[in-house]
Amino acid sequence: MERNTRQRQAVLDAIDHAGRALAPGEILELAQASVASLNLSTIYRHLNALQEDARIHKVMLPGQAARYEAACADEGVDAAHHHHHHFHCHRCDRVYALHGCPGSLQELAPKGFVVQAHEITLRGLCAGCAK
Amino acid sequence: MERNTRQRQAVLDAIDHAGRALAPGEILELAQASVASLNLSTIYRHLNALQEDARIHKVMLPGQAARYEAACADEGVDAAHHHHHHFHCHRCDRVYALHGCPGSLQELAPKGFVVQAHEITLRGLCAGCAK
DNA sequence: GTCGTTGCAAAGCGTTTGCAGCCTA
DNA sequence: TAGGCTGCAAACGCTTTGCAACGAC
Repeated sequence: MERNTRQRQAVLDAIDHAGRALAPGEILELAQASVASLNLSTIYRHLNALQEDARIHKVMLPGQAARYEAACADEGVDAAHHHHHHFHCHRCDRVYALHGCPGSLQELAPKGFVVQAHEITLRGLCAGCAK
Repeated sequence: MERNTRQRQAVLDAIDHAGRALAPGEILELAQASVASLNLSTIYRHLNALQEDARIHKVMLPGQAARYEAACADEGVDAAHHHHHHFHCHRCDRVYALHGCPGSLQELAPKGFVVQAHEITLRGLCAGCAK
């Protein structure tokens, strides 16, 4: 059903080679290197499609516009998402994936509340900016 | 400098009596009970002003529009914010404040990264919706 | 009476959608 | 050649802003 167009490949390449979560605007800039006419609408359409195919993840951080990162290679279409969290550097404004997780955090919720998921965002300086 | 208008009081009352974080639209509905002509622009202007005075807190959750909650009474203008996290019920779409915190979470970050802050969002069902 | 505050309308930003033409399979 | 894909422009939801009338002090 989905055609392998230059645009789709350019979007996928940008995300796969970034190594961190990218904003749609960053993806546009990177992908326009291969397809100069590329349009933001097309980016968004592919981002939504690739997300449904579990090829990429949408990363939402508090107070920030959405970013997109490559899905792990060992992650099948039906597999549960690889659970991880993110670090936001407030100096370079980049977002990095973190590994590890403190657990369910059910104990933070009041009695009677059912915790089904959690998200953690760390903020500070990345290794490059901390120097 | 700041005048004590009916509009300002209506916004403050709505937030102070809510017991949870409210969206600007919810505040509008509640506050229009006392000032029927109240406008969303006015709400936003007061929200920003009250936030600067540390009377309220802006609550940002991933992928959600901003909500606002009352600041703790023991919190002075200059005092550090009372550190806490939030729970989002995906059934009633309400946001509740949580008490407690697992700690700095510095250990989740890669070597060289400096963690200065963190935010945790729990999702699931609140006590009312879990029944 | 002054000057901050209000309501309205318009604009801003990130994101989505309608549409006509384009291009892949 | 059919039907999905593309680019453009318009629309969307949330938030901010310009402006003239209003109202608290």
